[in-house]
Amino acid sequence: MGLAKTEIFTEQQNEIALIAKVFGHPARVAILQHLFKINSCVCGDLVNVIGLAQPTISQHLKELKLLGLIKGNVEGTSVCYCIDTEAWTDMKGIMIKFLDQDLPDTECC
Amino acid sequence: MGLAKTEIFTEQQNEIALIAKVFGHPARVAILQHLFKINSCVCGDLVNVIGLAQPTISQHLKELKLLGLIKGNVEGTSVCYCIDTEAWTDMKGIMIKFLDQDLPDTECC
DNA sequence: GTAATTCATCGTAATATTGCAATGAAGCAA
DNA sequence: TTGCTTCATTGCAATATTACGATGAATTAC
Repeated sequence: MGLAKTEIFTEQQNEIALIAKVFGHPARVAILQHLFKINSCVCGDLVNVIGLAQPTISQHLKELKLLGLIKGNVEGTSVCYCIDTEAWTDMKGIMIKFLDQDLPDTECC
Repeated sequence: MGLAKTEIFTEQQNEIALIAKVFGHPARVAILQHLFKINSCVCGDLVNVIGLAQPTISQHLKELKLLGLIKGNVEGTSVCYCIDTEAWTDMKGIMIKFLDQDLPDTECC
């Protein structure tokens, strides 16, 4: 099928999965790390830094934008992308809550 | 292509993406949450809890096992799956380091 | 031995993802 | 205007993912 049965899971589970899916490609991880590093960016920049074709970068940016993690502002001929700090903080809270569950003191088997 | 160009990214970026990819499906999120909750589990249990067919659950468990996050021990006819606490802690460190990058004080645009 | 249970694996269909060439849209410079 | 730059979108091919029925392997119960 290739289609997840989202309707049988909780909203929280689907949300975690949606976030994680976006991080599930090294190009998007690299884009975010670069945005953190220079805190101001245009797509052309990224094409040089990452090493994928311009349409491919544009597509990855779109997915990050769809999740709300980055914002894009048109500035003349170029577009300035940057981290949406508020959205990032919200997302971080959701993910860390999932990652930081209490570990069992003893292995069960 | 459907194939990520992993060779152009750093080992760290690929590792984060691999971890995130595993969390990128609500069934695997649900499996992990259930394992955290009851701290001892068999696959049949999960089939009832999650609501997917047994081969599908088995497949998701395989991916979690491949990443090393869970361990499976055969116990008679059933298999006991549980979180690998050490691997989970290691993974958590990698992901939190990525999520917890310093946010820029000012939005750039 | 047979039968029942539990889980893994195989095979397959439907859908999603990745990557890029080609093209389009919008702004700037002359 | 024309040309240039920058980025988005379209269209397509190759590959990956998801889900499940059918089947297989291993164990237990009798």
